[in-house]
Amino acid sequence: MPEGHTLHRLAGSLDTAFAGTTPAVSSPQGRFADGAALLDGRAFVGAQAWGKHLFAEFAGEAYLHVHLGLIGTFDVTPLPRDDDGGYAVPPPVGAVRVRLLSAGGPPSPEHPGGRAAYVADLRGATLCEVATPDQVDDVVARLGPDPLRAHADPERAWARISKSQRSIADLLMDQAVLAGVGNVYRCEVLFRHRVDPHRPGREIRRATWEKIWADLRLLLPIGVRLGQIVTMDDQVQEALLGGYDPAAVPISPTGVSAWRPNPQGALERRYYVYKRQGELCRVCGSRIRTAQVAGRNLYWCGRCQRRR
DNA sequence: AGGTGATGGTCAC
DNA sequence: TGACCCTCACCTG
Repeated sequence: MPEGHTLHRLAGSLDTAFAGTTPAVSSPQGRFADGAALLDGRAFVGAQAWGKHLFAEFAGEAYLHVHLGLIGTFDVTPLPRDDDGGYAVPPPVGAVRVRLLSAGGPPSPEHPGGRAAYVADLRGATLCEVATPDQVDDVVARLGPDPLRAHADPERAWARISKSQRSIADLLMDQAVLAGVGNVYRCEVLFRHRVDPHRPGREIRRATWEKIWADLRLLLPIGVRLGQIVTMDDQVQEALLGGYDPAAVPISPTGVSAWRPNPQGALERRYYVYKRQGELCRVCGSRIRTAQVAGRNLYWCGRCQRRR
């Protein structure tokens, strides 16, 4: 389920599991054998996400650079201890491109109860490479502002949007314009502001863009916190009431989203328009429409999001 | 057993 | 704009 929230949550999970440890790095599937050998035996410094890109830093300025693409997953799992304090390492299931494995550790000031052992398995990623700091900088330089990063500048996106003849739906998915938004968030945020997805960027009012940006700064952190895309107002309220303080947006000064486990469990998967073609709009009752735009499915309500 | 789609992106034409 | 890459759950028969 990789839109930006997934990657920021993942960065936090990897930090929780591995920061300060020296995980064993391997490639059970074999396709990343060389990269794994390069990273194995190095201390894990920390992970960060920029848009949909994940960078995990290892000692010696070596970065594991991952892009999950459409179908990739990176599962981080604590390994339960048995009565003797040992643990069983599960055999890799399926095509595991990269496996990180930490041994856990005894009680320490940072981990008073002792640290768990963790395993993290990467599958299906569209990109997995070892990168230098310069290469990381190059990738980041090509990305638009990421609403999940503390110092993201929405003006950079507006400068592109306000001059473009391309549709706002197209622009919101362009990672060079705005980093981290994918098909679900784009469809949903356009509905939330009743914007016709086909409207050219240059016809979008500045105030409308400011509302969209502010909304993404609300919705994406909720997605990080819950590990789930939540866009419907009642569920947003539920997330906020569930101990989630919008004033304490989980964005650290460095931009890495703080990670805490979902305290409530998954919410019902429910959207305004995404994948609801032919069903009735929850607001006006007309049928939700869909169209292929640049190879991706777009969903919208033709009445609520009529051009004005 | 085989086919399909999926919250993504790149490259060639 | 289309071909292709990545993996796997879910569908069809």
